[in-house]
Amino acid sequence: MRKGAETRERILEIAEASVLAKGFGATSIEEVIAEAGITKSGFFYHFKDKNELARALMLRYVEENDRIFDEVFHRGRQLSDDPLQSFLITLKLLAELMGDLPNGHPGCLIATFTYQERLFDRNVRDIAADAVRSWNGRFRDALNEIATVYPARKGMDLDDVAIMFSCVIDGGIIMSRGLGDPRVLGRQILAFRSVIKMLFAPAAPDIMLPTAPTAIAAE
Amino acid sequence: MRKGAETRERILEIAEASVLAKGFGATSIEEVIAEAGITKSGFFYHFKDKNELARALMLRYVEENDRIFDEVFHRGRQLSDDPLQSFLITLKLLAELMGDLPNGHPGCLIATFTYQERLFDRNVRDIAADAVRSWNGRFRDALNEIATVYPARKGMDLDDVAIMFSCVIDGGIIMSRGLGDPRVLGRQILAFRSVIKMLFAPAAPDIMLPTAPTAIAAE
DNA sequence: AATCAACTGTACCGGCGGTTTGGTTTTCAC
DNA sequence: GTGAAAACCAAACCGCCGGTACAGTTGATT
Repeated sequence: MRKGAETRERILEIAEASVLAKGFGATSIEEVIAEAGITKSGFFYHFKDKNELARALMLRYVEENDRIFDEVFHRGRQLSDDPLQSFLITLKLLAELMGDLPNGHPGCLIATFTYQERLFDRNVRDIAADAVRSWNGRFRDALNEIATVYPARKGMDLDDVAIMFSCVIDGGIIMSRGLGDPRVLGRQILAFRSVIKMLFAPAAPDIMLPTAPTAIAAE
Repeated sequence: MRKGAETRERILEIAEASVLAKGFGATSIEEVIAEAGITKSGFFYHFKDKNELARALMLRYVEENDRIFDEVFHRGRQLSDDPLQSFLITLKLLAELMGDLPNGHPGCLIATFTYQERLFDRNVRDIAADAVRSWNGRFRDALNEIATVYPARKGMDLDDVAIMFSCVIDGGIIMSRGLGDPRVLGRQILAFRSVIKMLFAPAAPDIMLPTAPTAIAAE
């Protein structure tokens, strides 16, 4: 009962690493069980087929990411009452979290799955899509909150800015991997942070007053 | 001789579509040849093994993208002498090119490959990395050129901004796919375009004088 | 003592995956 | 139109892979 969950978790961990390194199609159950030190029967005791493994991987990933975002947004709000400031703090925390990993970010399961969509049933795809929508909604809410205090620059749709953050993260992971430089992701998140600063503090980008929403000043 | 190149091209086209839909590992040669209407032997006449197919796909993709960037940057320079203006035009062209595809952007091969790196030898990975570096260099050059005329905002490294564009494209493709909305990519490129506008025209984002590099003005 | 979760072990299957060998047709230069 | 090279076909190979079936074992729980 408890040992079962432990084994299941080990399988998922190994499978996730394999999926992020070779893709789902090239991830063989036989390899996974070899590394996990169990038999094939053991695997099929936990997952009735490979598709259920995919589903479990997706759910696990979404849950874990939700947790991280919960935490990091919460910390941001803890450290400042000003919505802009707290979002900037959140972004910095995320940059540290994702950029300082020893071997770089392990990879985004959503990204892999969207590039192998034909391998999964609609269920899995829906989980992914809902998760992305939820995260984008989170960012958009943060931006809207900021916009009630600071006038946003014209010309940029806040919905697009929210999605752009997801793009920068997923793109940053790809760039980090492709270029073989783990620092890229952290730098990209910080660059996006600068964009947010620009967006909401056009006249005085470096001076920020957490309490007073005075934004228009001479440069 | 000529027919050979034709068949080869057909194989590559089919294989690319499959790779972008299922991943390289899950792309079977049998499927490809079935769709191409040739036999297995025919396939192996053109590619000595699956890895060479990967290499050929990568080379083809890089070449094609180089061509597109050449064209679109050239057009941008044609339509304005001002480096900022021409880059903004280039971005708009790209947004149209990539955002108006009937079924959305087919996908970025580089992205798929970086998420299946364990399947390819160093050769293929190097081709991808070099291509990415080259494209990033292109963007950075454009930004540097702009910066000689317009003072860039402080706080953002132009190298990071250049890479961010790649991130936005790759991330935008993933978001478009994941959310099932082809328009996202185009919107993201336009959003990035707005970022560029903000970055180089802090005081008067909407009024741009192509000839005169006067940037500091009242808001 | 009985029950249940959590496995192991073995044996099997059909299918596909990439690959090879050896032969056949098509194309084109001359 | 012929000969050589290019472009392909046919068939077979072997190993792996996902999946099934089922009987048996272990350890904790009740």
